[in-house]
Amino acid sequence: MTHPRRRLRPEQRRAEILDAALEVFAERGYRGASLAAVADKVGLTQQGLLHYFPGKDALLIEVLRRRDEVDSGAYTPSGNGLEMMEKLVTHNATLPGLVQSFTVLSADSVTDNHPAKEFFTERYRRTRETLAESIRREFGEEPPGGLTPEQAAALLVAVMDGLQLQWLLDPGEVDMAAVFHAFAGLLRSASPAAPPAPSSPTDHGYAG
Amino acid sequence: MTHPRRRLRPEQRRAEILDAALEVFAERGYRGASLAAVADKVGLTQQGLLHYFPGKDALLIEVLRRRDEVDSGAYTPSGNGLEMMEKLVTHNATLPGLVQSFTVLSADSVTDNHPAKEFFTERYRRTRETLAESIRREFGEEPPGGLTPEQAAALLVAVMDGLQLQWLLDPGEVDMAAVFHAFAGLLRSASPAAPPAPSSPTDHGYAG
DNA sequence: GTCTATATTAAGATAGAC
DNA sequence: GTCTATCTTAATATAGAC
Repeated sequence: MTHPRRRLRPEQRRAEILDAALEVFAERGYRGASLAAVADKVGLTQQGLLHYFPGKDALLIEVLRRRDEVDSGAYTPSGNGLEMMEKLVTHNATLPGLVQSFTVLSADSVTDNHPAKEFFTERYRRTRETLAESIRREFGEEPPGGLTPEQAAALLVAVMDGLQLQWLLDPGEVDMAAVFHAFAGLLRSASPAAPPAPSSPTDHGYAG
Repeated sequence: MTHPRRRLRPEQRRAEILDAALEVFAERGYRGASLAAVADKVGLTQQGLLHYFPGKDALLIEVLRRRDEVDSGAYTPSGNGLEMMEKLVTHNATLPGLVQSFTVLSADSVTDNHPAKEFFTERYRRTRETLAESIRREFGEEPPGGLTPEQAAALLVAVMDGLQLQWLLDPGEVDMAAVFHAFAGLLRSASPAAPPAPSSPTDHGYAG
């Protein structure tokens, strides 16, 4: 046995590492995570891992980018903006690990010199824009309750994020899907007269 | 000069340290913060600081507890639950540092073995309970939009938290006070007929 | 009450063997 | 491609001097 190690194509290895890294970052946050812990999970040493990624920062950014790509390919609910969000929240309620990673890392990212600060700023900006577009198609320039489409978008994302945090801390007390659904109902009922515009479902790629 | 150091009553010292610690925790998260950095801010060494607190965990918990006490004494907006929340959000929009500390640390607290996990779980539970009580007084058993009082409470807290995150990342793009105000308007407009019950303002002590 | 000194542990990163 | 070995830095914590 000249080559006792596990035979893996480089791309498989990288994917493995990225999955393991997401777990560790979710469990301990960016600063609390160690490369050695990630390496352990895939049966490598820290130095073996560093063959695939130049450093911790780059690993984090790649984890986040890849996750968005994969998720938006694997799960894109159909319907208008509000319906999509509702389905997404219900979907996320079955994936506490994934929810935790984005909840932890997005808040982490507001700290000083955090490597994912730009990533999350841009991601939220894009999400709001796409969602506002969708709201415009659905409700026109005046969505329910005197909100602008941009405000409604920020609000929807805020509700989703805020509920995730409470749900992670206390899953028995907070039913995030139920509350989000009720909130969606509130939005609809406040709507003057929603003209179901011909919608082309947009992938906003929002999974966290 | 037999005693060259700064003369401070122990309670002042402790207060100083707690303030400095909150800053450092907000800037770097719990795991990224170092006792030495906190000590530096008040002109002590790490070991000098440890004379006042047994360790990092205890320091964090004390920081959070004290902050809630001080804030609820210093700022308690009047009015019903919804009005109080609106005023609180407007108030918080002038205190990015404080908002950052609670945003960062609350999300941090969902990670494995985090010393503040219980603190935040209990804090959110209390906040929801108090807020639900206030909503009951204001709207009776059926608040706007088919929500239960408990759901409405979770929703309000979620909106506040979620907007804080987006605002911290992108203060130029997200006007959290404006969006929260619009959201409050949405809730009110969805209300069947809000009977202004005789309210005794309740301090829910929610500052983050 | 605060310091110096130090023990211990662990992190990220680099160099080079195989 | 992955390892061993090592450098460097930094963390919490303890012991004990002043």
